[in-house]
Amino acid sequence: MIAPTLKHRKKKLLLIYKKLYNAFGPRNWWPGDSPFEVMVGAILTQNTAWTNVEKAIGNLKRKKILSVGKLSRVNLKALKSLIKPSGFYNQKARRIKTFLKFLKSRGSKIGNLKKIDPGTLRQDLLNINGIGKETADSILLYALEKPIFVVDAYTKRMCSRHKLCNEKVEYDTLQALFMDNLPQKHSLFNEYHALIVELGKRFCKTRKPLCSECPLKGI
DNA sequence: CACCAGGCAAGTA
DNA sequence: TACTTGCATGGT
Repeated sequence: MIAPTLKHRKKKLLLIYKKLYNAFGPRNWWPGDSPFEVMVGAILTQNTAWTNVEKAIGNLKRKKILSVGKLSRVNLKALKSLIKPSGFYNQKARRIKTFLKFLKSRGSKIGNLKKIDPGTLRQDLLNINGIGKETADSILLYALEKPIFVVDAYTKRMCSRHKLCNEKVEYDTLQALFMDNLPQKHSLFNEYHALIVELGKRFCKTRKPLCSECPLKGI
């Protein structure tokens, strides 16, 4: 049975947040020295563990080319080689190049993106080949600080295990569950998603389910 | 060795 | 709409 009433859903979502925050504390996610670094990281982390993304970002930083202008001038082959540790490097290198063209078409300034209505910008991002819903929303929330909730595999797993949705729930449906039942604050959405990731890494893996140490045990 | 990891797009029916 | 497949390295 899915959490039945509106009141029940709101309470449960807040309770989960409090439990996770008490267990893990503030996450300070997303790590990165600039919004642009966050955007690149959002593409690199597609279907990939963060530890592998860190190596790829580290390569770009070491070469001092983590900027729109510098990355645009790196040829595709060199870019592939630098981001290799993050996996899927052929398609990710192309996706980064495509994304760079989009940024340049908007003046290459993060401030320009912040001025666009979030709904319009989300659609613009989704129209870019290689940017899907999770990546678009990660950019909106973590790079541009828009109050958009990011859904990922861990979010689905946690919500279906705690009967907030079924296991085959669609992205938009699960996103609406959070956005319709929580205060519209980017800082809250940021912290909540980051806490879910922490929960997922520790307790929500497919191989190590339902650990007795899980802070959500029994709710 | 087998399987999993914070997706996405293109193709099929 | 609902499902399948390719993409690729690194960790357990």
